[in-house]
Amino acid sequence: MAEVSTATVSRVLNSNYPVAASTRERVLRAVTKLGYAANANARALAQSDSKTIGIIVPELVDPFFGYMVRGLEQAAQASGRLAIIATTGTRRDHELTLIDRMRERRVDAVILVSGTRTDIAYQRQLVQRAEALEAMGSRLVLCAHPPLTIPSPARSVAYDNEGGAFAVTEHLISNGHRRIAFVGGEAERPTIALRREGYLRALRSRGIEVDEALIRSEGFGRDPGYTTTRALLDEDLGITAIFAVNDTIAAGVYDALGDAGVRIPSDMSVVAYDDTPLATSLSPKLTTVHVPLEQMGREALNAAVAEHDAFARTPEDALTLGTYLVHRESVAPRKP
Amino acid sequence: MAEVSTATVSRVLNSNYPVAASTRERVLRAVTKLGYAANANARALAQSDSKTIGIIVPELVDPFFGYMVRGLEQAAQASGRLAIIATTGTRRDHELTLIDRMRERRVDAVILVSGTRTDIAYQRQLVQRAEALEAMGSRLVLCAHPPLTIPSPARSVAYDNEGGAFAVTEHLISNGHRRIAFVGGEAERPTIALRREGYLRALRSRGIEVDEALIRSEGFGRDPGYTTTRALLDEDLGITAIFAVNDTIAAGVYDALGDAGVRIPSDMSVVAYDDTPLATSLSPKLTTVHVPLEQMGREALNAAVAEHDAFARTPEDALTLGTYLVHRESVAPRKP
DNA sequence: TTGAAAGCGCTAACAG
DNA sequence: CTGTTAGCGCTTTCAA
Repeated sequence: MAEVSTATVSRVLNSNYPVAASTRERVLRAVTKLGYAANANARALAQSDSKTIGIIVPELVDPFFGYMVRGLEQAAQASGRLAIIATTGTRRDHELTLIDRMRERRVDAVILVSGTRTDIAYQRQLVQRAEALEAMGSRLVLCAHPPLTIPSPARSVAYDNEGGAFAVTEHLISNGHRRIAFVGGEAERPTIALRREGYLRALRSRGIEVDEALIRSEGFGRDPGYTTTRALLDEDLGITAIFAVNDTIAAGVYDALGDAGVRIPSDMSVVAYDDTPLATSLSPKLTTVHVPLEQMGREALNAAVAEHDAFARTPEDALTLGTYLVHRESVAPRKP
Repeated sequence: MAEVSTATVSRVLNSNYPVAASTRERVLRAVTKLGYAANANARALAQSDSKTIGIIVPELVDPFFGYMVRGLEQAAQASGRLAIIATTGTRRDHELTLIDRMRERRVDAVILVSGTRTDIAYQRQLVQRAEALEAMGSRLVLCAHPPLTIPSPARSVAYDNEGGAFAVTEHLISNGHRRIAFVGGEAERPTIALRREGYLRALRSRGIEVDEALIRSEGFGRDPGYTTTRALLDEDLGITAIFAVNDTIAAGVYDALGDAGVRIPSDMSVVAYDDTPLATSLSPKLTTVHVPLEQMGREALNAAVAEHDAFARTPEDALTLGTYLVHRESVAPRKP
């Protein structure tokens, strides 16, 4: 229609080569008139570059993952890429299959958000995928994912789980608290394990005896937070503060405390982790550890597409983002 | 490596043609040994079928959209497709560009979730995209989207905004309430407009005079809900119930009522819309209109990929899902 | 049951 | 500055 060769059309569409203004005009006119849209599959085939990244995430309806994916997706768009997003839901080991399906698509990188399995056999599977991706010029990026303990070409972007837990526990101790309960979910999850580490380190660094009776792990979610707190209260352990391992559990803690007539923060201080919107919607507002979720997403995308080797390191020195404590209304000094 | 032609490999991988068991074995063995992953771009090019759907959504970190996308994405995976998900964020008219980018990718369908612009010029743009997609065997599906007022090949999956608003208002009236405030956001948004319609119809059907002073639209979100409620209270309008146009606004209403010492539901009944998790996390638990978000997502995917013409209708008779009222704790009979 | 070969729609040398 | 042509890696007749 523009009376030029397909090569010329390609050149004006990609504007990567000189084309006479008049020709360009004609082509562009034809393009709009025809509603022509270049076939991205053919393009990807010809230049082996799909301008697509793959994101694998456990769940979307959860602000923790939601914010990360938001950072990821926005950064992807900003880099001229579109994101294929797949959730694993409950079938967490569906991850491997999804990585393979994305590799078929020749994505520029696949970003695996917050995996949960850590056993060696699984890690090996992951490393194999990372190598396969690497072999075709793509890449595996682990985002908020437990670090791999075996060498692999995967890049990794994480945040300081242990440090935040240390800081928030320390804050409680500074406020005179000694009997601090740790209400965690599924102890085997690496995230939880690290947060417990931080909690323990803070206690020890202040010479406070660790009482295993105060450390619970009944599972994630609001309900477990509720029942655990009820149990804690019933057992009359003399606790004056509670460290909930995330904001959602803290909501359950709040519920239980409310039902039992225990006031926050005067009778009981409560702290948590993640700083999701829930933290400010609770009353009193929750003192919690802020995790730079969106930023982490952006960094992960950067790690995914950055050419330079700033990320090509061993798993141990993965990029780790700092966390910080957000002081709100749920902590008070221990009553004398 | 398996000493067969590429044609044979294709046949075993797609198992769409008889292949000798022994040959199949050999091929499969080679595939795993090599970590071979068929190039989906080449496949899409050859059979013009990408096994991909495109989803365009304003936002991911919002349970309203989150649940819809979850339904959509899960259904996509179940149908053997992967989802390209793109958010528009604040640049809502970025939608058109995104549709084009997805058309380039030859997605099986693009699903546009909850658009906000309704002007005719924009609708025409949309229809043009719908036709372009149609022309290449793809399809545009509108999900929870304002209906198009001009003919187009776009399919549409919606829910009963007006009916739910009618039901919830009616519920308030049955409880003796007459002075019912409507706390809405951005009046021009089609969703809000429909909910207001339902509210008005319920009032009229019971012969209750509509007082414009009770109808507010200060914007979305918790803060607008708060300030609007404060204003309503200050003006001493004699209201005994508040219809918040969604759960988030209701949370702001709760905050304001709490601060003013007004008890829910004894002093003031509160109802809302959407039935997001927020509804049960508020205290007292919120009576609200349930919207089948996930189901709507699944239906939209079905509309996107279903061959049969069950959806090929005029915009007016788009598939519309019912909503229903969830009775919880925020409504009480008006005090005598 | 298998192989050869012609595309699918693009991009990237290479000529002109 | 523009056209010709050879792939990119698959699927799909058509033969054998």
